[in-house]
Amino acid sequence: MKKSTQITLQDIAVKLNVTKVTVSKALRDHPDISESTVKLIKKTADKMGYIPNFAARNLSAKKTSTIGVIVPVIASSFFAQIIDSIYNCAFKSDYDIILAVSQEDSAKERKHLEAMLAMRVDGIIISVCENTQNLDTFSKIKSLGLPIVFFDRTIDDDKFSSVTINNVQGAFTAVEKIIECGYKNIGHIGGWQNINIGRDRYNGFKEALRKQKIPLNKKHVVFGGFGEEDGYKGFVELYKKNNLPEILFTVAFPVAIGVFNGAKEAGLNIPDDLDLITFGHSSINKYIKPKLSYVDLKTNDIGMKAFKLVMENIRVGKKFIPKKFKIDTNLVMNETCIKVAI
Amino acid sequence: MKKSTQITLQDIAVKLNVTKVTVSKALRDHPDISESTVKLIKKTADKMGYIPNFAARNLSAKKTSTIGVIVPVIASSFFAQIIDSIYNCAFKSDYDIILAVSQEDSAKERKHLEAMLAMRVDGIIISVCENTQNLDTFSKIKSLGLPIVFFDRTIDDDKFSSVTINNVQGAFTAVEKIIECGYKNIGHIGGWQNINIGRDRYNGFKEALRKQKIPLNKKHVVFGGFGEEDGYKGFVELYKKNNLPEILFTVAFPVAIGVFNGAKEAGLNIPDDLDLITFGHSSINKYIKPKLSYVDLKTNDIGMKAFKLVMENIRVGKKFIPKKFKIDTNLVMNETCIKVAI
DNA sequence: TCTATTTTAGTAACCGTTAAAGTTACCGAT
DNA sequence: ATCGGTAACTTTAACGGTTACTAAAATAGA
Repeated sequence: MKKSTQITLQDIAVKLNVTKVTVSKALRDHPDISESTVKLIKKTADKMGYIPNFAARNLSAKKTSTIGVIVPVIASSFFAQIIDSIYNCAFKSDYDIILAVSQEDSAKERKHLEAMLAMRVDGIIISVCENTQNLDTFSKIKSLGLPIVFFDRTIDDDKFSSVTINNVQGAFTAVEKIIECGYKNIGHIGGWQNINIGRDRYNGFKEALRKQKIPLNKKHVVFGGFGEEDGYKGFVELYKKNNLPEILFTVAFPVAIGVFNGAKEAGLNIPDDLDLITFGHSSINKYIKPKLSYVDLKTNDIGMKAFKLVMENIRVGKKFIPKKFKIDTNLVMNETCIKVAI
Repeated sequence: MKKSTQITLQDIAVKLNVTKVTVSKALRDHPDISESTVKLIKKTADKMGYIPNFAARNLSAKKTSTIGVIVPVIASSFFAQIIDSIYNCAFKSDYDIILAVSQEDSAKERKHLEAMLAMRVDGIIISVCENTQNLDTFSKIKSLGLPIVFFDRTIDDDKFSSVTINNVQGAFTAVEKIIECGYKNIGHIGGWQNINIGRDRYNGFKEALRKQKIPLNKKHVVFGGFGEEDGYKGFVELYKKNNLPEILFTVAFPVAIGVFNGAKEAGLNIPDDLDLITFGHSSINKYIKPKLSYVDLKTNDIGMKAFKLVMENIRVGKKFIPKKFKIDTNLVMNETCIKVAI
């Protein structure tokens, strides 16, 4: 004779001979209800196995206490760390996180964004995928007044808040270090120039060369994505055309790994035949010989800052003025790029 | 004079001088509505920037077309691949995925489960964390009749469906191979025995020894978690007590990496001073010298099967009989465990 | 003692959508 | 002319909560 549907406020109310409003208030510790009835209601709710219905709650309250988070890839220690820090912040603020992975596919990215809009999340934190070109969805979000914060990979628009690594500075210091070490012949395997991290890191690269009066040889520069395959392809392209420089600055850690593989296949020794320094890090680095020197990113700071920004935007509402934060990097020197200037 | 609230079915209805129900039906291609009005309604909905409200829809329809997925860790190629395959299946079936990461913390795991219950997901796919002991939440889910499927890391209960690797078989073949190669002195860095993968892989290990009449030396066996640190600790424990065997079979890839590190620090050479073979794989393996031999897992199959199972359970409803699937493994031999029997 | 306040609870309305059960108008068949 | 059937909508009620008001009882102030 059991009803198979779940327990509702009404069920509890009937049992205790009060109204569902009283139950609702009691469960939320609303001051309207006396301590004793609150206790009673909570106890019976628990005993009856009451589970709140978020759909109903959200519909009625017109907010969800939920933030949507979209990342392009999941098996990445960089994003994993950031997600962790966002989770932790959210937990403290009594917010839920809806996590989605776009798998570097802008169509999926858009699907996820739309789903989040339909879920009426209170805010969105996103790192866009490599090939995101169509910004309609983002404009739509903006015009809806839905708080959105970009991190790491952003789109180029002042209307949006973002938290990024200081890519220019990071690339600059790495390349300046390269030059300091005495390398003259410096190449770059860069990221797509339509996306900030690709562009900014390339800019930092160029700036360092310019400052140190080292000519930029475009033959030593190729562009692609941020994965291992991209690094591999980039290496092969340079290698086949006989355009390998003394040292390569790669746009991301996996790209360096791709180069590493390519070089190994080609029988080249790193760092002797080809040297390497990269942006970004992964735990893999511990197991690599030689251990790569790299530009280190403070992932915790990024996640925290991004979360704080959405929260602030939610609090302030429409009149919130978008902010852009840049998190500085550290250069970590290991076993590559260790030539001593003569 | 704009209303800042979002467009609803009602708004569209008013504009077109029909009822909201007509609009609702039209947008869902309900046969009640004529082709021409469907077209008109869809066009204006689009023009007005209508975004459906899932909360309202879910509440009214009493289902969410959403599956909750919980994994213990995120920066893992194993889970990433499985998540990808689940995503792909869900997409084809017009289902949404709510992804959550428990970070190997059973308290967070429970939080996520409760949130998913409150969201009224239509089903749950989960791989539990290392230290999940309290099964109350799972019993609750069971008694609610909410479809739940465990994968990889399951709890030990016939009432639940699961998709696992054939851990016993995988461990067995690996250890049998070890013995075939002529090793006699075989150790195991195992996973916690409260969790299936730890237990089953240990069982496969023991079974192979038994079958080949190799005595099990408990001094060579230690247990822990599934991370790098655990492998490191395990190694140190054996090393300090002078209990290192000829070869170690480790319960998971990261554990092997931990051993690898420990051995390196201790100045031991792998495979000469200590040999190694492991369960599971990661792309890191390409960069390790010597490349580890390992038991390979068909991640795609696991995700697909798990998704199919929830869907079936959803379709069949309460009278669904839990099923347990085991996916067989492949032994991949690389540069460890290569001794030739004398 | 009687009014003014505070406590505590109840009423009614609404959130946006869908399911189920009407309501027309028109059609062909009898 | 009557009837049943169907196409194309409309009406009415949920779904499970929350919020804004209202009302009654308890307490306090004078």
